[in-house]
Amino acid sequence: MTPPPPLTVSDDTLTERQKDVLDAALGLLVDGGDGLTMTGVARRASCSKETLYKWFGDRDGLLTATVQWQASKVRVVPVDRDTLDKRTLGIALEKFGRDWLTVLTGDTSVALNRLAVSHAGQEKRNLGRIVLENGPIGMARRCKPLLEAGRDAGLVKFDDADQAFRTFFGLVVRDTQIRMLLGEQRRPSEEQIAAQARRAREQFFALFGA
Amino acid sequence: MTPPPPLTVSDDTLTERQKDVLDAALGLLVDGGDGLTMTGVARRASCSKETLYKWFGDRDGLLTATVQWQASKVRVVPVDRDTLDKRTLGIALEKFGRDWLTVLTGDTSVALNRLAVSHAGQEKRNLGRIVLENGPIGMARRCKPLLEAGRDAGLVKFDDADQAFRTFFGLVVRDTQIRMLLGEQRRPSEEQIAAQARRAREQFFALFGA
DNA sequence: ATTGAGGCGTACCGTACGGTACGGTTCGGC
DNA sequence: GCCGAACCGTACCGTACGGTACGCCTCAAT
Repeated sequence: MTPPPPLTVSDDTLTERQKDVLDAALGLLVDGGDGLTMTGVARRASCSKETLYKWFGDRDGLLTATVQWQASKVRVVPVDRDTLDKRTLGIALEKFGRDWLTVLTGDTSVALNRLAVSHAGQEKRNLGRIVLENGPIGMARRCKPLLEAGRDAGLVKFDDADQAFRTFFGLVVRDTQIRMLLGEQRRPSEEQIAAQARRAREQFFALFGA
Repeated sequence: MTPPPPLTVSDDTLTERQKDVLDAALGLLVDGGDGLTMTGVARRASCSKETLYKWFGDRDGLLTATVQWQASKVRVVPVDRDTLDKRTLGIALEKFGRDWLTVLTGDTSVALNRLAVSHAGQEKRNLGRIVLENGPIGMARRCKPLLEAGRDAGLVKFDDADQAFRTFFGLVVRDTQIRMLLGEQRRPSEEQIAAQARRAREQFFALFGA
């Protein structure tokens, strides 16, 4: 008798061994979207398929747990909003953009988003939902308070925080993500990412600066 | 003896029957990414699998032809650049954004991009390349001359046309496409699309207006 | 030492699907 | 009318993979 896999998976609901298994799945996912098969994961993680089914229910449960496991790795960096002036707000936004672009263009993120996108096309919408929640929506949730704090401090000016955030998103990401997802080989360098984050900050202030 | 399928597929290299078959594949693709199987296409198009293999070589050839067929449907609307003032440039850019968002959020585009994204994760990079070419890259190719004409007419000001285009892309698309790809149900209404295109135009002129 | 749970490795089953073969039908050319 | 090409429908094959069963090992608890 095995309890059904938990609905949410995070750092402390998994044993070390289970984390190893999910890391194996992630690795398998990163180098070549195919090959991510139950047998493949079992071989890579040196465990038995039966264990996989016992722990994660079925293939979909394994994939879901893998996505959640990766999502739980990305930690939120809270922003100190007490000493907020135009300079620190700009620095925070620019760092935000830099971190975001770095994650977005990483192998793991690309592979994970590819998986979620392809699964969103079938019935199983849950992977897409999870990645959505930890992607754009999560970014919005962390970014909007910062923007609103900036507005409250009279540093920037906008009516709708959501619209402002989405504009910032567009200025940062532009066509980078879709190009990566579609297989563009060229990955932006660290310098290009930094330059792009700086441009996004400047442009955001040009549009919304008070 | 059948000649290998042509490397490029367009409106005039296909018979009507073949177009019907590809449209059947498109339809199958739109309602549920799975189900797009050789048997399924044959059944939906009322043709035999043998014919599919004769015409398109293998499954990958069929998919490639399908993507190219859809791409060939999207026609370019050339812009008259003789009578270019700030108003007409703005109108052209806004229409550009509106059309682009309308296509992006359409069922067919979403399904096609999902297919291309998932295939870009495996060896077969060609689908991604085709969609890339007809997506962001194609948009850039059509948009950049317009921007440069605007610059030559002293209406807008920028150093790098590519950077300017990508900014415009970001202002128009923002997180709309990735959200659709990840399965977000809510599709923007025609009014929202129009409003967004208008905002993108205003913001672009605010950033780059001479 | 015994025992039982947890887990590894492997063999196995059923199914779905890519790809092939073949008989039957339609149709244009002679 | 006759022939061959093209094509439809279907049956078939091989393989890959999701999922299950089972034998064996390890190890902790008693």
